[in-house]
Amino acid sequence: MLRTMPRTFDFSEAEGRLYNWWQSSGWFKPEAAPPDAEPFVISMPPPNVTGALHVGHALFSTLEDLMIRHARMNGRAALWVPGMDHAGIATQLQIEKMLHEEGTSREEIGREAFLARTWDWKEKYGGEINRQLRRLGASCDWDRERFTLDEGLSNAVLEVFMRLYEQGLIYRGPRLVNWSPGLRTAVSDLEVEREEETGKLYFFNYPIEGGEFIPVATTRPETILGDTALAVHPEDPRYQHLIGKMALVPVLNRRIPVIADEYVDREFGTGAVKITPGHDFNDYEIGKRHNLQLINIMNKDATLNENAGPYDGLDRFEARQKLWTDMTAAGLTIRAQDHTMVVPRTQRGGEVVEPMVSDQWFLRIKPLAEQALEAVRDGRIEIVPERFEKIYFHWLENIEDWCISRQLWWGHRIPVWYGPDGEIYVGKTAPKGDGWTPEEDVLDTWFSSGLWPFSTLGWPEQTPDLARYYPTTIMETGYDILFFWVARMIMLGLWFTDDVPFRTVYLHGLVRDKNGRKISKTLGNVIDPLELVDKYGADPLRFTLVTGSTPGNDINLDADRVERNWRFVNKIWQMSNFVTQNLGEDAESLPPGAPPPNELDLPSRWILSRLNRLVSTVQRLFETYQYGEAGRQLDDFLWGDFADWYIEVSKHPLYQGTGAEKTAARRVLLHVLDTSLRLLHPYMPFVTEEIWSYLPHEGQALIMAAWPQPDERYYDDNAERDMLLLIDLVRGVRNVRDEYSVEPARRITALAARSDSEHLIEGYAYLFSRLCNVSALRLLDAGEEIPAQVASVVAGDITLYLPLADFVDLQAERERLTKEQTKLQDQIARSQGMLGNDQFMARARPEVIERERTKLADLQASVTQIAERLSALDSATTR
RNA sequence: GGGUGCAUAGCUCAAUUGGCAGAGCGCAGUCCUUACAAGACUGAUGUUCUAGGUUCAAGUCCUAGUGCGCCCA
Repeated sequence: MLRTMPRTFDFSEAEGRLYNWWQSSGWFKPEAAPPDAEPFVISMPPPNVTGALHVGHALFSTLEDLMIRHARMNGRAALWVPGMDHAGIATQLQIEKMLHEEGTSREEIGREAFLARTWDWKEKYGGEINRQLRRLGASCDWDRERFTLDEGLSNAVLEVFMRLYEQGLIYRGPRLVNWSPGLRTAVSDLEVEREEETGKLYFFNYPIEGGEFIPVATTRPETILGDTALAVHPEDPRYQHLIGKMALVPVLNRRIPVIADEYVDREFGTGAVKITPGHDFNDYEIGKRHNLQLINIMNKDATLNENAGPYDGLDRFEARQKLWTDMTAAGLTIRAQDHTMVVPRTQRGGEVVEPMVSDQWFLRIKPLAEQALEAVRDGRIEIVPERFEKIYFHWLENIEDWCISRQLWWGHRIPVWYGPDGEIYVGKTAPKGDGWTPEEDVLDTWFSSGLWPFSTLGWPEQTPDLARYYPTTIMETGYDILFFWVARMIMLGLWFTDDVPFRTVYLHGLVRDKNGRKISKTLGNVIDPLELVDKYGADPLRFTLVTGSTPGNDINLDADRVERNWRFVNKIWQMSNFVTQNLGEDAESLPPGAPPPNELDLPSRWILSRLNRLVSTVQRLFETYQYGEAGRQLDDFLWGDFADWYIEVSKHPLYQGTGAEKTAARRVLLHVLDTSLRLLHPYMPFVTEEIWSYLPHEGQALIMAAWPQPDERYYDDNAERDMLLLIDLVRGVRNVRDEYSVEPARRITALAARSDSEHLIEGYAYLFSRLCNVSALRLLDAGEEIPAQVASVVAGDITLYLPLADFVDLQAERERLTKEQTKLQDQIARSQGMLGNDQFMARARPEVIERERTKLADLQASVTQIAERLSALDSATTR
């Protein structure tokens, strides 16, 4: 006997239970598949160890879990490797904040104590996200979970650094870099965000030796103190006579040359620019061209230093004000006007980035970039959607060397020691002998995450996992980290493993609020995925996220959609409830699968045709990563075809059929439900698994059940067409009932005109009784008169007459039919136009022409029926 | 400045890549029909941003423009 399903799905009870069962049964591990199974591997983008789950995580984990579950059901050795990123800056900031609240600081407690504190914190509170991912159903192999600062991964990082150093690709030196004064570290170009802001453009007179002035404009007056030249355009007539003369830096009176450079834009500002090679990237380049002196006027916290003379010790913005005041007093200033400009800010702290010269480590990236470009160009790596390939190419073609050192403590320390005589030692452990000082800097967080796909599998050791599961299959992540992460994984993967790290890159978009606004705390539109999971369960959220998204496009998440999909989950539960209740005593001994088509009635042939076409469509959509569309089609089928029509219609054979008819209907119901649950499982793992446990089935669990294959024997165009005709008739009757306000409970009768399709009426009259409360439906006898007070329903070549006596208003009936007729005639005209067009006949695909012919025939049949009916009405009223 | 994406019903989004513009939500109306009121049924709502073009056929392809967004400089 089958267990009886509860009336509703208690997701809060079931989700945890099912998850633990799946995991403890070992089904999240690739070893659950046969040893010769083809691997399918995803490296999970490791969330920050400090993070809390947000909808972005919900989206990626749902998509990746969907891919993994689909692969697993297809018999692949599915491996999803989870992990965490130490997230250098983010984590360090968090711990520093804690220390600050305790009244101390990292400098005060020192490096060692700081790291100990951070590890403590990590052990206690870190990785909350990975616990939360379980609630969403993420079926990853937790035994293989990795952390970027683990011993193995750290070893991989050091190994990579050493090899790159030996290959001459890593160098150290003073360079102008983006400096974050608050964090007191360099950051890479990618970590700088440029926003348009309103600031001021300051105009002033730059004194020239001999008493002349050149008017100059700047947005950052404090940098005047670091000027080492004035530049004008070589062909600018205004300043020709001054080229080669010397100017005097205001207040400091330092002598600097007036130079000519084509870089100067004659149209902008005054056509003359001050050059500060120590604090501006463009000026840095000009400085190199003209061999200009480079002066650093700032300390690491962006206060001014001794080079700023009287401004030594002031904050950069205070210095800006004070210098301007002093210059005004000296009569040098002209005006300060509002100005829209692009201000660089750090991705993390949000403070203004200061270009500053400092000693940093760089990776010579071009040789790696070449390989990375080639791998995508020749198709060894495919990016979905394709348009991101262009963006990828453009970035790599214009790439600059990567500043990989950070002046932080939390991270992989650069494995370098400086000897007493300035020599450099690179190695995993300190060199022997005294007098060696270790490098203080750590590596950019992305340096270690760039190794993720292979470091998590054991590299540089040749582990069995590395041999079996590398290269990974697909990299699923957000397009916002295409450069930060994806490109670097490709570069480092190719360089160190001689193979691509993954074959496909699938990029998803950002999750926004329901109006398309970015989700942020300040806007107050934060959507907490766990709240939605608490309220509706994980399945509705997952389904909403997947069906609302297309590759590479942002998704607007509306909580109302989650609620709607919670109702969909309930709907699936209720239809399953119906099926299990109607399988009969011997449910377990029903033969598996559907009966052959020739033993089936029309509705069953129809639903199985629809089902198998759906399986095929879903397969096609999965192959092209269109998971959202596949989900929507499953929704349409289950609710719109199976529940609304087949289940209702099946009640006839189930309640009134012969034994054979009962069995056939039961087998079809079970087969359709079982197949649908399989297709739906990657989207809604919990409810589908739970329902499946109440169905007769082979195998232990749905998570390990086989993915359905389309069975073309069930494709049946005629059944689909005939069933659609019946459905149209039922809808027509319902419509008439509604228009004439016939109470739903009132049973009516109907007559059908004779036609080529009359067998449908004879065979399936019961449908009308069940679906639109027509108690008796029979064909007209030859020569039988049609009653006067009837409403007519036309579909294809069938006309139904509903003798509704008092309900029918003949005038209204005439209007209704005329409206219908006009609509049909428009369509006929259009169709005839096409079929009468020689060009169309000559060039359209044959099946398109055939479809058009069939359509026209149906339309003409219908319009003939209506015309007859209208003329009958006319004669009835004129008589 | 260069690149890129989006624009479809009141809202949020689809449309087998060129073949009759659909769904959910919302709205209006009817109904507690024995799986489901977390439900069923019916209905209204479209210049597919604008202007050209290609094609037998354009929401879909091309050109230009408008608006919004993102990326890079």
